[in-house]
Amino acid sequence: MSISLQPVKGTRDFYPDDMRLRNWLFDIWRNASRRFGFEEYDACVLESEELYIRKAGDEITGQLYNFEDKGGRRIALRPEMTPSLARLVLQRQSSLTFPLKWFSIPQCFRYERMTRGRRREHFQWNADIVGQPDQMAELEALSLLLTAMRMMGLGPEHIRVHVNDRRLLDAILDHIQAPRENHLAVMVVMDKRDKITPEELNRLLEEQGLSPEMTARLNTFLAMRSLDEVLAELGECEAIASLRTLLERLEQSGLGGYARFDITVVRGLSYYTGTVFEVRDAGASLRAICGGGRYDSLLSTFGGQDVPAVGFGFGDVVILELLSDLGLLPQLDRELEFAVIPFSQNEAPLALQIAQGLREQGRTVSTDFSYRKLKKALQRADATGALKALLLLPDEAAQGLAVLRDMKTRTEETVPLAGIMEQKAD
RNA sequence: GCGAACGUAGCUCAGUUGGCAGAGCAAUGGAUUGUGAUUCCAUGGGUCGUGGGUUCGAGCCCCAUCGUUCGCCCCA
Repeated sequence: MSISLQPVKGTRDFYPDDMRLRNWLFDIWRNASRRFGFEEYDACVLESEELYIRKAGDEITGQLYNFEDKGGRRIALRPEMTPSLARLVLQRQSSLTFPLKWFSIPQCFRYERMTRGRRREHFQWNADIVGQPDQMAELEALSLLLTAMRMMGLGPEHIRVHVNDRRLLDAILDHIQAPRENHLAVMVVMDKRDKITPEELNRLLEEQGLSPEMTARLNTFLAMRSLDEVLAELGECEAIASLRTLLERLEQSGLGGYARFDITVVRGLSYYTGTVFEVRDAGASLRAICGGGRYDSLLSTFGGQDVPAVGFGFGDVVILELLSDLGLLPQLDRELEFAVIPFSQNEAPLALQIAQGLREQGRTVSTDFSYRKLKKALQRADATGALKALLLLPDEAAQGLAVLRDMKTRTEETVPLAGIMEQKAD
């Protein structure tokens, strides 16, 4: 009888080598977040199923990892973090001091078919500013994620932030006199623009009550590449002014090179109410790396009062694929200060004692009690990334001495055991 | 859900028309009995994803199933 050793379909194992890379990414996310004054929070990966069903209707149930627990409760593994954030905020809405600047790195699950850059499980950096109606919230969110991008070595030549505004799309749809109650459905169709044929697109738009003339005018708008073009056709409006100042202020922050207006950015989620953005690789070979925007009415859908909010989600899968494609993954070696190597069992108690002493000094120390030939022991020590090897050899030990070998320079010195605790690795 | 390709040692992969299960790297031991980059030798390691079928004989052909990858579809 044998069991499958493979991870559950769509999930990953993280061996130590993989874990170093994951921690490198998480460290960047955490450090960038802290630099911007964001506080970390978390919640359990298990949530009530209703949290997601209430949000988007029953349709999403098919993509939930869900089950009934022994108490008959409907439970789901969280597919995204925002509903949990909303729950946490609503729970203490009256005692929290707004605006909140919170971040988290949750593992999220979706039961769905896998494609490049999408698995059934991933980690997704979430950063949200809750309770800040001013556009400065958007600017902080964008600056935060671009700072993280920079920390990964990604410049404007690698990635772009495509910025749009739901209010602009509404204004355009009003302008062409599309039925107001169909705006959301039309936006969903527009989101598919690149994936279907023009004929198909026109047919879907017609289903949403757009005449051929209206569709033609919409397509004219969607082909526009600059705000000025839109302004000339649509006239001044709140969304254009907002986008203009957003781009100007990014420019002033030195981040303008990353950002551009992109009228085709819609985002699938229905709760966005203003600015929307996506980060894509410059070669456009991968799916969106990161996406977000303003969602001022989400909390009210959970039964609270409206609270202005801006946030983004940034998954670990696509970004690591991009960094790999660009050759920007860091070389991460194991790190260890001392490898303590007793020659035989006779020196083992001494090794244990010395290792413990060094560890109490805060040093990282690995012991090798395999008593292999020194050749093998040193090879092993090198593989662990040890900076120094402390060889406990019979003759020296008898005189209260040990051999301290520098693994980089391959030089060694004989040191008294009594002074070992003062040794530094570098 | 649809289509295609793939699944053989820890890893990367060969395996001819159906005829003894292979290589490189890694591991372990030795050459070198107390010192890591080179070299040489040896050793261990396989349900050939799984289950059926055809056949004297299947890693190879057929069916099913699971998994992986890619492209659609769908969706963040």
